[in-house]
Amino acid sequence: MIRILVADDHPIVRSGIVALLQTAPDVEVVGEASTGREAVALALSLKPDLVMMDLRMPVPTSTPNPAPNPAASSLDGAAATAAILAAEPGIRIIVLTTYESDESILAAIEAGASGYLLKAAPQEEILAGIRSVARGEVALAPSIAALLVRRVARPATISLSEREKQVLALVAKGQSNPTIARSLFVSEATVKTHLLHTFEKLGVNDRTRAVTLAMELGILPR
Amino acid sequence: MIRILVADDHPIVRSGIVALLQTAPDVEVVGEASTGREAVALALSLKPDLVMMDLRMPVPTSTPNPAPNPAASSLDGAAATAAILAAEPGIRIIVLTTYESDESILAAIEAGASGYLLKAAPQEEILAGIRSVARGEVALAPSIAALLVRRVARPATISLSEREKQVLALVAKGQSNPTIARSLFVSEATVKTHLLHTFEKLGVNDRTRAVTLAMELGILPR
DNA sequence: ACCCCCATCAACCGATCGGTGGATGCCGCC
DNA sequence: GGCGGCATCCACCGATCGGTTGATGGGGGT
Repeated sequence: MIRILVADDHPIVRSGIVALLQTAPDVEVVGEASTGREAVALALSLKPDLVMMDLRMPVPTSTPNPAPNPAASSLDGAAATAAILAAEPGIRIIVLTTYESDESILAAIEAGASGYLLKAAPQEEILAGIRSVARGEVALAPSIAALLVRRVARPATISLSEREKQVLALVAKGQSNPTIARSLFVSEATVKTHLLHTFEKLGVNDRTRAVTLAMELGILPR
Repeated sequence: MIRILVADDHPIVRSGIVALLQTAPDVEVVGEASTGREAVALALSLKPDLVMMDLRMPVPTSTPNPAPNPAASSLDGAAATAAILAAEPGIRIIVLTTYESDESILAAIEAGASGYLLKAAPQEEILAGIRSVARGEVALAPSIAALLVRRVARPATISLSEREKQVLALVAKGQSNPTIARSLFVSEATVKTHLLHTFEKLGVNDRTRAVTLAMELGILPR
């Protein structure tokens, strides 16, 4: 019997997952959570074999600062994954997500999740993934596998300096180099230098693509 | 007895909706569809009182050409809404969506849907919305109401032509005007004209801001 | 010492961009 | 007919951008 905790902020999705799990005779739903924090609390008290974790549970949107402290007031799926595994490394976590291009999938991988499935997957595939993970294997939806391959193929982690990010954010607002220079009390040559360094790091040749790629990579907020 | 057809491409979400509806004694689920086209076909054959319509059902992504013909091989939720209402104006359609800032919500409004609810809403609120729409009223989730207010407060609807959107999408990929011109088999002057018109419509002065604003407005995919 | 990263700055140049003035033709609507 | 929207195109011009060459100085690590 696989004992499962279901964590998803959408009541409809949560009951859809629960309904699916109740069709499997070897699966028992021991609890439901609607926030990352609740998921952590229930995982630690119920000690399920497995948690189905939605990655996109709400986090305060006021600032892009992640809360590295798991005891913070709100946790997304990846942070909840890390918190659960820190306290109970025996629990296995399956990440269930809508998108295969979400930066937070990579965060969940780094946090140690064992399964990565898409909500759009057929129900038999989800159940097969659950059994696989319960046996100690890793379950990976094909499109998520493709995402990992693409990410591994990009060898270096891209990291912009604070000044580079500042300049790029102003570019995203439509400001010209001279205007940015005036805003930051530096010369236009300095702005251009920061941008050229940014282009190198991102592997692009123009400001517009630098902005859109930085947004895709989560370097700039969307 | 309210007879309902449920249209959603995610099996989990669909069964979650069906499970919710089966808790209501005055509701009968008469069918389930997983694509826009299937939703249209079932709506026309089953003649439900109401369709729960997911807006984000897959459409082919191979070309930016929209298929204006509802009989085309694939339909998103808004197009399916229009097709159903064209043939059966008596059917009421509730749009169920994840996001409140989705451009396709506005398309569904224009297509004549009667209800707009969020998947994240509590289940009682979704049932209340269903009953309201079945009585002939309009059901509107508060955040979608806020979206409409914001959209109405911006006097002119921003609408780019297909060609303008094509050009802007290539700009977002970092392509220069000469490169875009070659890609689209037009002159550079044509590309510049499309861009200038786009800047006017969006109220911006440069390509980069045009791209980021178009993304914020849902005109370009993020 | 060296190396790397970061921030700052300059001059020069060609390419590109945005703006401004036009223009044509097609389609749909009144 | 007129009007508006759309797609296409031109020439010209100044501003901006991206690239290329440098340069300085500070801080941290080995």
